[in-house]
Amino acid sequence: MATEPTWSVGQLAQEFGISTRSIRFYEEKGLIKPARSNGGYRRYNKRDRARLKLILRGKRFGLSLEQCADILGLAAMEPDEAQQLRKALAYGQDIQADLERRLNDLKAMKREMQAVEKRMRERLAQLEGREPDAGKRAE
Amino acid sequence: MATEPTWSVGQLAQEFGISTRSIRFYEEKGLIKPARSNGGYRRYNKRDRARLKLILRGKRFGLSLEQCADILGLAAMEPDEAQQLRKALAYGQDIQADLERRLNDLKAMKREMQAVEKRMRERLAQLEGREPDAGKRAE
DNA sequence: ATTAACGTTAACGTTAGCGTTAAAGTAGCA
DNA sequence: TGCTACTTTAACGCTAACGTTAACGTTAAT
Repeated sequence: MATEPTWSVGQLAQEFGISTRSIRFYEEKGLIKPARSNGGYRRYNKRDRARLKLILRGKRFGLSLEQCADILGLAAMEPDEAQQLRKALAYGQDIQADLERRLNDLKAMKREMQAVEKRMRERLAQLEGREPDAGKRAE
Repeated sequence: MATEPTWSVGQLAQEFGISTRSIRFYEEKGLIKPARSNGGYRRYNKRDRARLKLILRGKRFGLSLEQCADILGLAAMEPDEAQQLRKALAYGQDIQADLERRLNDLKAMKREMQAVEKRMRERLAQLEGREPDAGKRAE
């Protein structure tokens, strides 16, 4: 007879390392809608928890809450019509294309950082290997 | 005798699809410092242009301007001391670790989106393949 | 020399994403 | 039953990253 497990704001906040204010803010913006206890306390179930997780992951790589909301909308949708489904699919592909672009940016960024690192390492080796007044190259 | 090519704010703004206000804002925050014409107009050279590019790429995947500034600082630094170099290296590695985390988040996100897409496609196939009153599953 | 297109600074306005505080109610344990 | 920790709504505050407007100077082409 085990009832579904639920959590309070505070518990989720602690678990995910964010403030209760943030979680309530996501609700203000329509991203989560937890049930309420008799006294009016928010009670989050597994699905609510999963949504929160998705939001946080989205935010971690720069999605706005609005974009997160869109994705949540897709994930939660109860499709009654093929039309709607097709629209959602198209939108989902836009998002995936965006993800692809971001992934490429990320990779480019990594390459640049590695190049910078290499230059720094070389220069450091020079300094430590003693080349007192050596390198004064114009770039 | 070809002088270095330079650009105006407007030209760069158009090229990169952003507002001139944004570019000037980056300057306010110390991210770029273009030369000036006699009349006081900003003239951007190749290096300025490259910096702007890096900023935009950084922003595209969620870096703050401050973080972009840090990276630009690393890239542009003229290291006089091994100490400084080592600090910069350590910082650069922090950034790379962060990039790594973001990359993983991104991949997870892609997987989820693909799962959503798959579910939608299946449902769509059902609808189009005619199963009039078939599926009414509680989740 | 005029003029349209572009640029300048300065200042205020706006949106997202929370932080913070206040004033009050609730949960649950001794 | 009382205590303490947690929760509620409401409202104000704050920073980043620009948008917008005003009032005015510069360029470049005709």
